[in-house]
Amino acid sequence: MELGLSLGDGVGFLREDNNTEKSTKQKIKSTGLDFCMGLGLNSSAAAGGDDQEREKPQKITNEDDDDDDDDDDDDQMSEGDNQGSDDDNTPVQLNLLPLAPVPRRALPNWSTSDNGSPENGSSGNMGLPVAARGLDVNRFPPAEEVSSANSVGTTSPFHMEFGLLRRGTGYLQLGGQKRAFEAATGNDVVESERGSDDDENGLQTRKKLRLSKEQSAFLEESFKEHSTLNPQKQKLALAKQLNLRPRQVEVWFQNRRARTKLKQTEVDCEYLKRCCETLSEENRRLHKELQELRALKTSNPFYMQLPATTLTMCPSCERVATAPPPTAAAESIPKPIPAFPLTRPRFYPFSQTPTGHPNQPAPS
DNA sequence: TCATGGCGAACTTTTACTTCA
DNA sequence: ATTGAAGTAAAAGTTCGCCAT
Repeated sequence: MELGLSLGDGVGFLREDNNTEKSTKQKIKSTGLDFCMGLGLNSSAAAGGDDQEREKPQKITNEDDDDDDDDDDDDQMSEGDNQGSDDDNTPVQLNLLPLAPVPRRALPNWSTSDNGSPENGSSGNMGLPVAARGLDVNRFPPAEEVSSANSVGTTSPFHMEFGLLRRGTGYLQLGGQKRAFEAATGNDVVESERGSDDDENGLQTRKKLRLSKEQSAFLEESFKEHSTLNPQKQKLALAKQLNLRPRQVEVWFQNRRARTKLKQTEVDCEYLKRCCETLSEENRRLHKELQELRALKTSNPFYMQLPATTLTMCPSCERVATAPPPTAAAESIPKPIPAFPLTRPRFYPFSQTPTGHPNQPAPS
């Protein structure tokens, strides 16, 4: 018996993002996965032989692309690898529906209106007081500014802790963590933008800082609204509010998306393991049932000569079979296992599932 | 005190797409 | 209408520093 298992990632559909300044369609990789599982005795029957082609991206241009992701499965089902036509080896094929789409709520403040823009003052601060702004986290401030930075933390409800970095081994983290920078060297400010890590000598330093809990929480809140940034507005606004460089915000979102995808992959793997176990068990049961029926046929050659009205359709292989009379042997066959629930668990990355528990979706 | 693995920030490369000449 | 270069954004993969154990 061979079990073929393919895990396509259903990638590459397009989304027209309302929040992008340009009306271009941004390629978004779906976190929804498309499944096709084949379980059979013959090696050629295992599904997944054409997975390479299946993984070709499909363009979806309307706004509700997440929902449309479900439609992809029909094609894959129709291409099931049921070539194993041998009666004994007809594989059990299971096509798993993709996960329920993540509701994409509109982010009220980022798109076009000025309400969410921090440039206009109050409403755009998203809870951050103006006093919390104005400190470049990666700018090495003068001594008096360092002290004032601490005072910012005392006045802000976020109590931001800003890591201050310097080139070379210099590293500064406020908020009780170690502050190890070479204050005596008098090196100037570390430049903030991408590609500026090279100092005048061409030496490349890697900036490492730990975002404060408040900064991370704020970014998480934004990520909940949109997993992608509006580069011209949201990124800059977040960077300004959190006193981070836009590049830092951008990187954070990239890494956050990667972490979400990784977690979803882990959930999918666990789910597929359970699918495999269930299908294997059913496969064993069906084989046992088949052997019993054959033994019954051998012992009673007139057994199959039944009226046509007793023909039934096998729910697994969709082939016509004759329903045996209710003999003791037939009644001893257990009833079929209910179909495996083809709803895939959804990873909730925000610990705010409808049920209040992480990774525990609300009952439908 | 040292070793180690996990985590996360930052970086580089790849890929897909759009724009424009 | 077609084509190729340039630009852009995100994914994918990697590196590396910090920190808990």
